[in-house]
Amino acid sequence: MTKDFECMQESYAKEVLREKGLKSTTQRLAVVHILHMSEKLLSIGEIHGGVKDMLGNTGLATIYRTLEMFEDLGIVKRLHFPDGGHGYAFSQGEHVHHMVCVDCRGVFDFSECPAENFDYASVEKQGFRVKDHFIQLFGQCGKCVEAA
Amino acid sequence: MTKDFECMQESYAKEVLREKGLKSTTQRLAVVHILHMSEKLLSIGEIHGGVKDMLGNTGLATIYRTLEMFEDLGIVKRLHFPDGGHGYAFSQGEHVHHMVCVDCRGVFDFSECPAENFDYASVEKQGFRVKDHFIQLFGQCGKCVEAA
DNA sequence: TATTAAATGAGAATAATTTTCAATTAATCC
DNA sequence: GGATTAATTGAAAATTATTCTCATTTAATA
Ligand SMILES: [Mn+2]
Ligand SMILES: [Mn+2]
Ligand SMILES: [Zn+2]
Ligand SMILES: [Zn+2]
Repeated sequence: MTKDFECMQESYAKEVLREKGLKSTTQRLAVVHILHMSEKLLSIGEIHGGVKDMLGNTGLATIYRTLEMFEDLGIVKRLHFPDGGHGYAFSQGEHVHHMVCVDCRGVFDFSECPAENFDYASVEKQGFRVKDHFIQLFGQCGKCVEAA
Repeated sequence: MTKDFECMQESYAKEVLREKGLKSTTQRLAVVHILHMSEKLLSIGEIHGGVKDMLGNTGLATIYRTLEMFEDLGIVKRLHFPDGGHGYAFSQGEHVHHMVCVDCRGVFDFSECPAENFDYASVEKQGFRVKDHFIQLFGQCGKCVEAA
């Protein structure tokens, strides 16, 4: 019994995993599925819950291991909430940024980089070399604006 | 015995606290002191250690309480490391951003906003309202560039 | 289908954070 | 300076989050 359908995100993940000699386990693919289906950022617990719904019992450690690995592979992005918590979003490797709704944790990504034409040189004092940046926008999504 | 000297950060903190009807306790002022003396981001544990060096035994819960409160008051900023950890930096309420050295956790702040002239409208689809942004630059500080 | 290195699950072990409550203290008023 | 009082602290317990270990399972490969 082979699956006759496979979403883009799933095949992308499998490809990345194969390239690195890593296995495409059911658990890992379930994490991809849960994440790419979600409109909002998911916590570790929510992802674990989702995977358990799909597969039955699944070790929480596996979820931790998978998410850390996916983050290294650029498959997921870990975002930060003002309250200190974290949420995960699927992210296909490209350089994208995220808008996060602080009310419902909804997330939308966009590829335009807000720091696009910022002159890093102006800020690289004392020899500091900027290698990367992390940008996250906060606000309210359409629904939560109305509801407010 | 009154202190005959008080740094700007300390008086700033005391002012903010008074305005909100909060007490300027020795512990809170020690946290301000530790933070503004530091060239690098400090973890909760490091802050706790520093405060203990200054005051003798101090409850860890107080450090947590203080940092959370300071963050709400805009007195400190909590930054995120790629490895998942967090570091705190003193921050005087103004809108600043931080460059973080991933090697030594050194931090430099700058006021120019990388997203200065970004057109948020272009990204405010489906009624999303951007209220705030979080930007953090990663790289290596001068010393760590040389050492590498 | 057999082989095998990689991955998982269960639970123990750590680490991080929050809660509770009696004791202490900073601010205020005399 | 001393009394008053609400805010704050410390200590320990309670939660919650994360990592580790190791015996068992499984995906990939031939
Ligand atoms: Mn974080
Ligand atoms: Mn800015
Ligand atoms: Zn929302
Ligand atoms: Zn450095």
